[in-house]
Formats: sequence, C-alpha cells, structure tokens
Amino acid sequence: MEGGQGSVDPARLAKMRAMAAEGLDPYGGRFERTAAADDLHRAFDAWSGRTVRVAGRIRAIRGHGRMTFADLEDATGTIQLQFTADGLGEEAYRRLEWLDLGDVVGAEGTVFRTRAGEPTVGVASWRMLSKSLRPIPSRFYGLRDVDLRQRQRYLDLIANPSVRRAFELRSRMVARLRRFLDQRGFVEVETPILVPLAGGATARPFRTHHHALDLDLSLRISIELHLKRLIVGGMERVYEIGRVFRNEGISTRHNPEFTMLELYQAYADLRDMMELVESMVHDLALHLTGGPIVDCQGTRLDTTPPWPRVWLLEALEAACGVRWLEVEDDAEARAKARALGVEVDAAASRGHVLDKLVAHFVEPELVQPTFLLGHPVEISPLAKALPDRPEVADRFEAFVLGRELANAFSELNDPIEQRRRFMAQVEERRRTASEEIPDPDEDFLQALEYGMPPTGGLGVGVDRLAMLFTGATSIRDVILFPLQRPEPPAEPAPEGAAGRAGAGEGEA
RNA sequence: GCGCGCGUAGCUCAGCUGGUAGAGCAGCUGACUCUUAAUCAGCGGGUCGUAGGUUCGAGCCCUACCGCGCGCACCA
Repeated sequence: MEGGQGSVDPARLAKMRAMAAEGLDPYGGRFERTAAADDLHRAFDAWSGRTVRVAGRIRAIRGHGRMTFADLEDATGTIQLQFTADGLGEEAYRRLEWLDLGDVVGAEGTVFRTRAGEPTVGVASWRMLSKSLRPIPSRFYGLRDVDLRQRQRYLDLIANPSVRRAFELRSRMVARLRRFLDQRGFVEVETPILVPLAGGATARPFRTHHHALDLDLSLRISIELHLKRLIVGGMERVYEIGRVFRNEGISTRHNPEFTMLELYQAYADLRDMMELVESMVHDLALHLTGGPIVDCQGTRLDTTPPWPRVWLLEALEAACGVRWLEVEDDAEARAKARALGVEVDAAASRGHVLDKLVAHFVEPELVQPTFLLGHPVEISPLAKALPDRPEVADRFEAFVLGRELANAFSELNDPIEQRRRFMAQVEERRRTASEEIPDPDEDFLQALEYGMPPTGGLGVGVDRLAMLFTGATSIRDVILFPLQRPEPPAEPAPEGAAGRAGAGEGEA
C-alpha cells in the first residue's frame, strides 16, 4: 500500500457518522476566533481569567478519565485545551470520544495556568470544524519520505514546522524584492507565457496547441524579448517575476518550471546592473537575516557591496591554461576540453565547450558573492560587445556558493548586429543539431528596428535566491509542488464504497 | 538518458551467513481530574514496491519492471 494512499480510517468514519446521527455537523462553518495560540503565551497575563475562542488542529490528546488535555495547533503555535466532565457536563464530555488527532476544532473557554504552569484554555464548549478521516503523520517522527513530502506537501507542512518557515521566508523575500524594485521606479508587468516562438535563451521548450486558432505554441523559456519590446515602447524600467519553463532534466538545482526575475532599465548598462544586484541582495539580507551575512549550509556569505569582479577569460586561463580567443573552431575546443579531462559531446560547439570549461574550472571557486564578467559574444547572442573588444560581451554572471544567481548584460540594441547574431545561431544549430537554439524572432527584430534605447538587463533565478536565504540544498525545498511523476495506481474513491454500497452508481 | 542506492505496519525504523516478520509512536478496549512524547493493563494491525526465477524453504540471492533519492549529462 502506498504510504498515505490507503483508504480512510473506518474508526474515524464511524465517529464522523455518529456525530452526524446526533445532528452535529462534523464539517462546521465559520468560527470567530478571539485569539491565536501564540497570543495566549505571549500575553498570558492580559488573557488570564478571560474567555477566549481558539481554533486549530488537534495535535495531541492526553486522557485522564474524567479530564482530558489536548494540544491545539494553529498557524501561530500550540495552545493546550483542558476538558473536564465537571465543566462540560457528562453528555458533552462523552462526545470527546469523537475526537481524534488531526481533527480541526473550535473551542471556547477560560484562560488559566495549570499546576505545571502551562497556559491553557479550560473548555466550556467546543465544536468539530472538520473531522479528519485519515491519520496525520506522527508529531515526533515527522514525515521523512522525500517523495511523499512533496506529493502531499500539506502533510509535510503539518509534520515539519521548518517547511512552513522556509516557504514563509521565500514569500517575504519576493515581497521585499518587489518593494526594492518599486522604490527604484520599476514597473511590474506581465507578459505572455504561451508564445509562438520561445526565445531569449537556449533551452528546449514545452510545446502545446491552441485549438480555436489551430496554432502551435510553446511555453516561454525566458521573459527577455517581451520586456525589451516594452523598453522600445518607452517603459523605461520594467520587471516581471514569473514562471518560465524548460523541457530539460530535473536535479537538485533544476525544476522544469521555475521562477525568474527579469528587469530592464533604459539608458543604463552593465555597471548599473552590477550595482543593482549587489544592492538588491544586500537589501534582502538585511531584511531577512538582520545583517549583511547570510549563513548558508555552514558557509558565511558576505553580501556587502561591492562584490569582487573576475574576468572570465583570465580566470579560465589561470585555472586551466586555455587561451580561449586563440581556439580556432569547434573541433579544437573539444580537443582542448578532452585533454583537460572534461567530457564534451561529439557535436559540441565552441561556445558549449566554453560553458563546460568555465563550469568545471572557474565556477566552483566562486563561493562568496562574485561577478564573473566578459563572456565571449558567441555565447551571448543578446548582449552588446565591449567597444574595444568585439569578441567579448559586456556581460556578467553573479555567483554565490559556486552557483549562478544572476545573469546580466548591456543589451544589444543594434538591429543589424542582432540579426547577424541570430543567423550565427541558426548556423550553430545546423552544425550541432542542437534542439535548444530557437529560431530568430522576426517580430523582436522589427521592434529593435524602431529603436531601443541603450539598456541594462538582468535575470535572477528566484528559486535559487530562495535556496540561498533558506539554506536549502535542493530546489525542491523551495518549490511547494515540484514536478513529479503521477502516482501509478489509480485509487478507488475512498469511503465511497461503504457509503454507496447497494445504492448503485446513480447520482442526483 | 547513464551509473549508484533505497522501497518492510498509518508514521519513524529494526530484521544476522536464506528457516515463514518485530519495536516505538499512532489505532482499538479498559483504568485514571493538572497532563504536556502522560502513565498502567490488554488487543488488533503486513500481498516485506510489482512480476518472474533459484531453493526443500526468499523480506534476505538473481532478472525485469515501477517509484523515489543521489551523482553524471542538459541547464538557471
């Protein structure tokens, strides 16, 4: 039997029906609370002796004959309830036999301290708000099965308090991110996810189809080309925080759908983007951790600007001796990589090999926040070249803990050069049979031809940023419902069998 | 896609060189009016991921498949 996938617990079902038979709704409605669990601990003196209404999930029951204690958990914490036969009356006390771990109840009573000093609600009346028909995970052993934790995230949230804290932190981080950008005059926009042509990055897209228009569509792999159209249109500072989709492998750092922040600032360049990233991450650190230091997986990361700048081609030469601009063609690039013990695909292009070499020799060294800059133009088709070095792009990637956190460049706004770059990509695709290189986006080229101001652009992996601040080792720890294969066995409708037995399949 | 590992009760886990499955918690029954991982007495609970194979005998060995994790590859 798959964990958590069995049918409902017959004993709980029987209790639920017994309640209903006595005219008590096991799935109650609105319940007005006057305090949260945490209030009663923090402000006990103010509450002591007063009547309070609390609601939440039952996490523990301790029966003592004619008196019963229970722990009630809400979003803020846990408060103890005390039920006594003397206080409730025999009839109401007897109804406690319907109560199970995991039930959601509302209770009203008087706040007091037990002999042991525990703030407690002495219950005068209580109501079932939702009868739990399945056992919830053990409070003390938690839920460890990684698959189940993601498949049934609600159980993970119930069993493992740190999970909720991590997602709340992510929420605060994104809220702060928006605030930071709004204060700098950026306008948040939403652009299409369903697109005829998925461009702005190299990745295999997901394909889909619109029936009414009989139109093949893809899910976007980046936000870039739409946001730049807005820059052309005179929106000088725009950003979008949204989902992008790449039809690629899954790993501790990759989910097929993930959240990107992309922003574009007219009349700015790479220098402005560096300052922006530094300030933004520093700002997040101050607000989320209270200081500039982020402790991530045992490493103290100092986000204080300015971050070190490392020139990519120089770092590569220092690390493995390859003078990249002297590499003639794809074949020589592959040979050099293999000579250094780096495996590359037989059809790999120069640019692809460079990515591999940098990932292998340079990136792991970039632990503290660092800018790696000056990528070759050949792997930066949307970036402006340096004025004095046409083969080097005015581009950086920001790294932390050896992981790429951001990617930025001075945007290429020359439509003729942009078209040339797209054509070079088409040529590379033809050479390498790559499925990741998109077709040239003619509509985007047309926009550039109307004139795009010089612009600085930036992309940030929001999930990875969340990993940094939560200390997560897997991207799945910061995505509530990461992509998973569906459960194989179709489960029959739980409880339906008992409820409808003999009644046929007729539906009202 | 390739490699390695894992899959045993609702949950967390044991299970020896192969001899027919265990604990704690949860559940059920009973006792108990200040407990808080309550305590005490008793009870039930398993197609050992699935399907084959080897063997007198398989949770354990072999094969395939399914699922998950990790690493590699792809990428952010």
